[in-house]
Amino acid sequence: MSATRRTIGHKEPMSVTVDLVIFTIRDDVLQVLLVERGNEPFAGCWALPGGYMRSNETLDGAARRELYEETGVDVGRLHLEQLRAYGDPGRDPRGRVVTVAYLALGPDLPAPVAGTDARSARWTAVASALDSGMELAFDHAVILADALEGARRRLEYTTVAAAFCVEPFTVSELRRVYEIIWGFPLDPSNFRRKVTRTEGFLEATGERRMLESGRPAALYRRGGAEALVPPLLRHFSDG
Amino acid sequence: MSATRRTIGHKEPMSVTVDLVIFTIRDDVLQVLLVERGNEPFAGCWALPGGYMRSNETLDGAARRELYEETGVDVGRLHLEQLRAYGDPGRDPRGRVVTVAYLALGPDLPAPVAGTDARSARWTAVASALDSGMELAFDHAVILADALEGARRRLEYTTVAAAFCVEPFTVSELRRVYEIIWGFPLDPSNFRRKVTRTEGFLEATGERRMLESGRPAALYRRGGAEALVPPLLRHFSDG
DNA sequence: CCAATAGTGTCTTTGAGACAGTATACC
DNA sequence: GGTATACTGTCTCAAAGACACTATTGG
Repeated sequence: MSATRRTIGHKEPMSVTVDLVIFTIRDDVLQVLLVERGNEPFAGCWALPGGYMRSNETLDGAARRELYEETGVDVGRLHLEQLRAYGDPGRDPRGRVVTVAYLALGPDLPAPVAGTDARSARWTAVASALDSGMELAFDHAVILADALEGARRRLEYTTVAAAFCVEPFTVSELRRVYEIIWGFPLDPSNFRRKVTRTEGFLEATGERRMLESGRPAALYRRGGAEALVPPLLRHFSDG
Repeated sequence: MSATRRTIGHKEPMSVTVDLVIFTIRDDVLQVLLVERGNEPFAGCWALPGGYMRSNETLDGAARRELYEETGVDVGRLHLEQLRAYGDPGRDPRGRVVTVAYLALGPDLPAPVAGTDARSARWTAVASALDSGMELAFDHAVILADALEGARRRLEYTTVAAAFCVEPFTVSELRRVYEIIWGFPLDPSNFRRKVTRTEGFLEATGERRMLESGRPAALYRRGGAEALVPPLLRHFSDG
């Protein structure tokens, strides 16, 4: 055997894109930002926002840029996190495209800006995007399903649910986030005990908010903690 | 504003590679497979095994192929899972290379095969690879550190620790996996209760194994469960 | 008998589920 | 007062930590 150099196959021509799954809660429903494709392939189909990576940016940077272009929201206000890469041959009919999917979470985001970009974009209920006959372009239905399960898991093991709330927020608002994303009700009392006694989840502002009716609720900001230990598990057994 | 097509930046020339973090336990130490680079850049440095993706394979397929080339072990016997993508500009001096890192876990793997490939490869204690002045090529030190933390977390929330054991195995052997990877001892009694009472973690074979001394231990195979709920948390506080 | 490893039992503490009851607002 | 929402307290149960104790091998 000859002392060849590292077996590297070949540098196949490949493109790298970044796709965003941007979740927000609007009208008490989990929504995702979708854009309508104007060109082939999948012209007229809805797709996740995304685009080709540029030569001088990081993956996170490309995701941040795309996010800003789509929502006009500075990423400082949003939670942005890499999900995973997808690269099946045939996922894009134009050729080999590997995409890195990102999960972005934000509080009640504005209607998508049509300014920088003339293609139409709109918020869509995640349930509609997945369940109904709404065919998403490429493998975006798989990515969206993975992102939904990822978000649900993150609510269990991290404090990221607070990213869906406009600060300052109440414990009830935070509980609504869990209920909407998990799809079942939580016990208000036990939920309050969990989030208020977990060090670093919430930071009391001392203020209160009065609604039309009912006792005023204490207001909180996000605390410093990222992890939620022990986790707040969904119990799959009962309801 | 003109009705331009989707803003796609440009299809920048980019390469996609797959890098493997192959963990096994040898000599009661967590070890990772490293290869010595024969060419620039980083000639002479140690690096994670990996290579360019080919045009007709999936990401998982590329990882599986690399794994087989490096260890000669069929992937059926190993746990293989995507970790995440790394794509900072400058991570590879030759140009833009996005890599998708995979985590592979296996029981006491054989010495690396030098057959298919003349470069030298060897098992290295993870602690040495990270702590000491052993400089890894590219950003592989970061990838390795992420993989180690990922493996530690997976022991908490999944049943994947059993992937490090040769079937059939004993509860003590499984406990050793946790102790080696987490780096602190576990209570044998409580550990046994946890893993034997968790549905689907272990499957009793009915056999027993006799060592030189001591009572024979019951033997188990991996059960069907993937998730470990409730998790088996490391307690960071005490020891 | 002893040494060594495997395995059981049990007391205590922590934390979650269930849910009754109290507090503070507006009408 | 009544309704609505916020919050507290408490009982119970599940599961983990600590650790004593028994079981089965070989020498």
